[in-house]
Amino acid sequence: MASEPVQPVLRALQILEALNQETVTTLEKLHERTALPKPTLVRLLDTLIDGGYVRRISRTAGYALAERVLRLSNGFRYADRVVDAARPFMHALTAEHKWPVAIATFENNAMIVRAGTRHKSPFSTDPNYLNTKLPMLVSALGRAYLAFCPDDERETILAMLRMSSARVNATARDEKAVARLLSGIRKNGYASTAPVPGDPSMGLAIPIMRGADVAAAMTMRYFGSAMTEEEAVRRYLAPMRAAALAISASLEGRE
Amino acid sequence: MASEPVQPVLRALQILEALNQETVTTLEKLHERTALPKPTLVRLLDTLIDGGYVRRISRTAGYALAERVLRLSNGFRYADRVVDAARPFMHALTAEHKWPVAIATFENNAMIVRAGTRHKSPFSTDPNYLNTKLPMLVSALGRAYLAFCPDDERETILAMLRMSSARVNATARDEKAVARLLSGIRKNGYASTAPVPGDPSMGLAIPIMRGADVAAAMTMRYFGSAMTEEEAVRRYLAPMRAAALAISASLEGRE
DNA sequence: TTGAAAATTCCGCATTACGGAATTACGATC
DNA sequence: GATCGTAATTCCGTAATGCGGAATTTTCAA
Repeated sequence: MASEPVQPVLRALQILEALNQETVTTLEKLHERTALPKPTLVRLLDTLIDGGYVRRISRTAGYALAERVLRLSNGFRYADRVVDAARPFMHALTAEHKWPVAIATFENNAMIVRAGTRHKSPFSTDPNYLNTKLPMLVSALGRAYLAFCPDDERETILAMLRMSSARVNATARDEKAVARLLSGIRKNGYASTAPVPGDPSMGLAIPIMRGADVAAAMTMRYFGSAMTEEEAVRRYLAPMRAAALAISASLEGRE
Repeated sequence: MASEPVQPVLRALQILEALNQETVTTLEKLHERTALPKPTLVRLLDTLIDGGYVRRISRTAGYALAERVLRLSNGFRYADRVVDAARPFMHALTAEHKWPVAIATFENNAMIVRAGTRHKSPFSTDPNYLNTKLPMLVSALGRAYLAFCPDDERETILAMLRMSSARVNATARDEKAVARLLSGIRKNGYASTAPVPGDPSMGLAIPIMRGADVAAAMTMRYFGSAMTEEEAVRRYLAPMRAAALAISASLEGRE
């Protein structure tokens, strides 16, 4: 934020929020709620009406929202809320344990990395994965998602992966191996990255649940050369689980 | 709209709409979608970030919506959509049949008149009822709602009305009479206003359904002195029903 | 009718939004 | 790891426009 924010924009949004409080709002009430001068309110309301976001009911009754306001947030999906809610907990994990943490959501038969604490960690384990796709069966995040999602969802996803021509999804065709992998993950309660020769970076991933669904998966990245998987699990699994639970809880509170 | 709309406000809202198209959007893409100059985009995006509506993912990945956008429309309820959808149909009805038409939604044990074509009708049958409460058992709108809503909802509402001390709800305590009234309405497919001696204005009301629920009720107002109820029904019931069906359909299309 | 209260419009001033040009940051390629 | 090309961001002089107190209009109650 180099320069000052554009005042009329924030004021107009403030007015929209105020209008969301009730079905129809008088100018007087908006004046109370926003502390903006009435001429200013009228000017901005006229603008919002011009844009189709607000409707003037009558001089005395006041103003109300119009259908177009739905366009301002209908693209904001549940997955986004999980990511938002997870942020502070991820920072706390990295602050305490140093290793970077990341969160990914399922989209289009792959995991998309939605946020991470890479820049807050002293260890730069990875390139910037933000917004990149990770394969379901190779990445810790994908494995955690698959292992803990409902059975029918898993069947659907695996069927899609089997038809996929991408090399990273080839393992899907070995159904026995996949079943073994996933049931092992469920038993342990966490998933690990498929090791790549020459690359010491590893992930320890768990699901963030929403009822029976997996809302997202969260991973902690560490160097396999710095500690064994067992060591990582012993140190970090419990705090990660606590964070995942807290994230789920904070979401339920807001729904 | 006396003067010009406030430009930066509409531009910022345009940006928010563009951001709703996908999870994360690059500056370049926003530039294409909105045709705004990039410096302007950055300035407005910074403002939106300052307000908490947008988050900057990274220099290269771009920008994404933040949770706060939900506040811009979470007060816009389904009832508002029905009213918005109904508007053109109500105007068409009044244009063809001249009498004013109004729509009301159920709120707080009463019907609230949400919109009407009073000003477009040559007959001014009523004062401006906009945004006023109408009693459930006396008004045609209230009766239409009660008669066609699901049984358990009706039981709840009637129980509340029975406990009400308002005189207009007193009839609720005569359960037999209420049952007779409502089943008559269901049989006929429309509700009428309870006649008031000396007041010739009448309403002919039908429900606008949403599945098994009543989303709203719509009434046509006419002078009882100009025609009998039978005459009004014969002339207007069919077109009103057609409008109500069209409104329901146009809503389903948008959901 | 009259009067009071609330909504809206007016309008001159000062601020601020504007966007082309310059700069910086990034990541790809050798 | 140096260089280059591209895309994002900041700068900054200018013009436009948002601002809000005062004046006006509308509405409703008595």
